[in-house]
Amino acid sequence: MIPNRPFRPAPVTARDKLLEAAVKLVRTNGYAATSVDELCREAGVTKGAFFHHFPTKEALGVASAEYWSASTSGFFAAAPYHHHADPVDRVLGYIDFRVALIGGPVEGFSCVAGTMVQEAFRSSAAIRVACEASIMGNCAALEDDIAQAMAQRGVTGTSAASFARHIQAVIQGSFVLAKTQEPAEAAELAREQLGHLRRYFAMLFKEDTEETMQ
Amino acid sequence: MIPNRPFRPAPVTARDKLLEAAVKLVRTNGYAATSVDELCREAGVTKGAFFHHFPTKEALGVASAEYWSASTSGFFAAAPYHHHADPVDRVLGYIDFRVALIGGPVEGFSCVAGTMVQEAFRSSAAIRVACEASIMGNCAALEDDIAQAMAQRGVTGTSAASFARHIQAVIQGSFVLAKTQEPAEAAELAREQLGHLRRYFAMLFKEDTEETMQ
DNA sequence: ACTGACATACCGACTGGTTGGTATGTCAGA
DNA sequence: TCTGACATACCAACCAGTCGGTATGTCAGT
Repeated sequence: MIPNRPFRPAPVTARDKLLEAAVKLVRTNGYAATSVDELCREAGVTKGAFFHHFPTKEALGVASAEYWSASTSGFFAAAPYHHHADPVDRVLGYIDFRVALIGGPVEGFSCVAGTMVQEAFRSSAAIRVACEASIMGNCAALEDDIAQAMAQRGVTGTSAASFARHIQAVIQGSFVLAKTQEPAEAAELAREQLGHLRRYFAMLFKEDTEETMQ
Repeated sequence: MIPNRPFRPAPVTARDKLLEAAVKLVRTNGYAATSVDELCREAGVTKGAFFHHFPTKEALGVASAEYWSASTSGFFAAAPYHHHADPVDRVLGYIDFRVALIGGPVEGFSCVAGTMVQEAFRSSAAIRVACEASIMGNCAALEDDIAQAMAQRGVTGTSAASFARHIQAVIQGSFVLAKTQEPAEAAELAREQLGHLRRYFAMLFKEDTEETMQ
């Protein structure tokens, strides 16, 4: 499961409690179906606190995408797959790390930005842009390793950025498919899909070296 | 663009008009953000007509997933890629056909079932199941061709069903990523992602034959 | 041919609850 | 005394869903 706030103390201010609540409720019920009252109840704060910190519900949506970005980017930056010497191992290590995070009900491993942008891409430009920044920011963190892997194995025909986006696309798609399943089977389906992603990259980067992995 | 009702006359009954409206509005604004009044306005029918044909809004959601399934499955069944002799060409032809359908704003090529299940997977079991049937039904239509392609090229290690699900996962994921973009760039991003999917299958099925495609 | 019972397909005013948002008040700490 | 961080009460708009009514058949019985 991807934690909401992996490297910070428990939320104390009303603002942080509301962001925590937003992540949980948006993942579970979506953005539109989550009311401000529900958010306040979940966070244990009053409506006055809500509108003290956020001018509108939309602003909370934007802030929660940014909050999600900050949480996850910190979490992935500290993950162990970065220590591999071979850039190919770092890329495959990222995928393996993502697979390891998948388990339990979908709302425990799905993506806030992906969920929110599906609903709000047309009705709120601010939320759309915040979700774009979150998802594409995640891509950017992979680009260097992919570029190095491509250079080392002589992979051409597309860009590192495009490959990075593909990783995100498969992850997001696996969440959508997982949501069609009953809770008990959701995680397995999502993991299966990342397996295909891994195979794609393994095939691309296995050219002139056989079992270089350490 | 994937048409809503490709092989049928223009809707005449209030029920069909409401299903048309549901497909359009759910694709654009999502399920929860689409009100019954809005649906009626878009369809040009009254609230009485709505609740005459559907007991609840949820029932319209379920019916629109089924309606979407019926429309798209008929549309794909009639597509020309089925005529290829080589099963590999049929699988790649399906992907190429999907790429050709992508263009214009996201709500013109995105998937109703994928959008709806993201929002309603936890709050409505009936909608979740209807969306599962729609998406997995699309997978089932591909399974035979994939199984034949696997047998012919000696691909092992996973099942035809799993490959079929991967096609759907990448398609759904490409829609999520496309929704993060401005309207002008959305289609290009989605096509790019299906390009990776095509490359994955081309690599898998290119083993012991070089340029068998006709 | 005509009737009356019944069915289908709608119409639109209405309701009770919920929505996002506001106005005003409180109160600890600087 | 003044500010930032809340709390409480409230509001108009909107929500899904209801209900009594109408228009238009259909069809068995006479």
